[in-house]
Amino acid sequence: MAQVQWFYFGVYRWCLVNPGNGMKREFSDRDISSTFAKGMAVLRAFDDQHSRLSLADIARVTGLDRATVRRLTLTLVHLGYACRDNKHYSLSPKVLTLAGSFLRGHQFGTVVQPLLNTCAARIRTPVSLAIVDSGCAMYVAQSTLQDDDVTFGFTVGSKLPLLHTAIGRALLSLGSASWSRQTVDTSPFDRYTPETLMNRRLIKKQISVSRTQGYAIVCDEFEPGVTGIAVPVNSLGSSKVVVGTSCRSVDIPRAADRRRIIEHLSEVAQK
Amino acid sequence: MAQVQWFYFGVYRWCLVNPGNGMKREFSDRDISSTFAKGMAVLRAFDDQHSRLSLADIARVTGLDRATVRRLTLTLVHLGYACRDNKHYSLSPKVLTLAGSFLRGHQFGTVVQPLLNTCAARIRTPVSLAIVDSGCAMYVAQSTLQDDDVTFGFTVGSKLPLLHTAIGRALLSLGSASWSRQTVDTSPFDRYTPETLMNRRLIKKQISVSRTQGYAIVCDEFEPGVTGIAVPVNSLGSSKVVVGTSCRSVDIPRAADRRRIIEHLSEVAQK
DNA sequence: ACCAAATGGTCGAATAACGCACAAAGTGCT
DNA sequence: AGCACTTTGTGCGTTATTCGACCATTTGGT
Repeated sequence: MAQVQWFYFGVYRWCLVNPGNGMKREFSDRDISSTFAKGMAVLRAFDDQHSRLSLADIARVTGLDRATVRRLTLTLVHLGYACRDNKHYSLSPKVLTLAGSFLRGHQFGTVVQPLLNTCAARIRTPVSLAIVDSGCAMYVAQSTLQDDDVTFGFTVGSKLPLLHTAIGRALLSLGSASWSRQTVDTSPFDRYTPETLMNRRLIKKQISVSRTQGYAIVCDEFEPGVTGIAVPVNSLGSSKVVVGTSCRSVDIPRAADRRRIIEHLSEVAQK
Repeated sequence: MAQVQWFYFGVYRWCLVNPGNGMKREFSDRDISSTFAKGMAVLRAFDDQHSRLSLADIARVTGLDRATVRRLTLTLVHLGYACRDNKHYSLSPKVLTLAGSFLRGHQFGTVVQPLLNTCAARIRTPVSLAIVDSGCAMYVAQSTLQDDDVTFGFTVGSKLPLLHTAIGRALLSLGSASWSRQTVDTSPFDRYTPETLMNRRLIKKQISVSRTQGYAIVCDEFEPGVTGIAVPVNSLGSSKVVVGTSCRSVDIPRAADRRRIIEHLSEVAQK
């Protein structure tokens, strides 16, 4: 009777219900504007590697019809979120306004940033604040060390794997045990370095260790020669938040060095 | 279409571009998707002051139909860009991914940020990189001074007026003379401080001075006791870009101090 | 130069979304 | 409680968008 049609769109699963008799499903098609969802998919088609795309590229990445992609992309240009040069399109700086609204609305600029800055000055390494976003750890705020020549190239909005970074494991240790277990079991990952833990059971073990000791530390598993340390922030409402840092493993050979960093991070985490 | 609106936030004055109600007949073009444009208007309804909005709030701000706002907002929640608690909606951190794509795609994290950082360390004040976006100067990247207790509360995506800040006047001096003139003549502004230049002719004069001398300096016109200095970046493609800093006026009493800052900023501006 | 494949743009029929009107459920005031 | 008012949610006719098909043009390979 009621025709139910499942299809995939992006990472989400959608359910279309042909209204036989007002069968209101949880994913009711009347409450969702697929046009807008497609438009957002076009926006997300631009990522780090693909900052200049043609219409055909966007259509291929998003899996949408080419004519639709054309309309949506031209709309983005019209609104100023994208710019066009001949056949290629790229994001315009206007997209930053969206992020800026979020950051200032949650008072990251006035409250969080100074905390990160002072902490970074004390421990002499960059400090970042991250949350979970769709299976990855995402940087929300970051304090860079000024006189450091090297930058890791991460900015606000950057994503890291959950399983093999200190920030990621600290986030996993914050969540419920079932979510943590399921994430570890289902997330795909690569061998980033020779040290990368490839055994999911061992990863879960490490996470539970992090949970009890109150911090996570990961050496060389994601980038060779780099050690990450992260501490959960408990006071920030419902969402899982951690602060973390990363530095050259050779710079913190002794346990005392690591302990000092952990203490400073914990201080920030108390807010 | 895009009307500019000014409001207070703390002691600072901010400019926000109202997403606008004027998108009724302007977007009847067959190459523009008004649904998507409305969805983006909903996204922009969330700003610094209004980070938690009800459906009726969004409808009022955007000027869209309530039923439409409801569908679009639920779509945003579904896609993960917004979260809902009972009757209120707010942006979720996922919006940062959009900005992150832009920043990393243009290599701000790896190239620009370190330059700003080293420069900020030398002149001991925060350095920012800004562009023009819809009648305002917008911060694109920023280096904060770590051991400084005070933060001005500006983040990436923050906006400043063009007419009465050093960054803004440097941007105006970069553009064509006709655009600059027109912007000065049509932009609304307030008397921010007793020193604020209220005469548009004098502002144009100041801009032309900046154009010839290669930098802009504005004392106390936007915030009392604060002096801003900005230098154009000429090498960055088509868009107008400047780097600038601001500090307490009493900290740089002598011309030699200002000259030193200008020299360091110019060094960064050369890339 | 040629052809094959891919791309940008256009048009009409099918269909999804909008805006209006209205119902239901709060919310505040006397 | 009663009333006025605001806000959220729903159905339906009208409007606007999508999808697929079709050209014109460009791109790439031999």
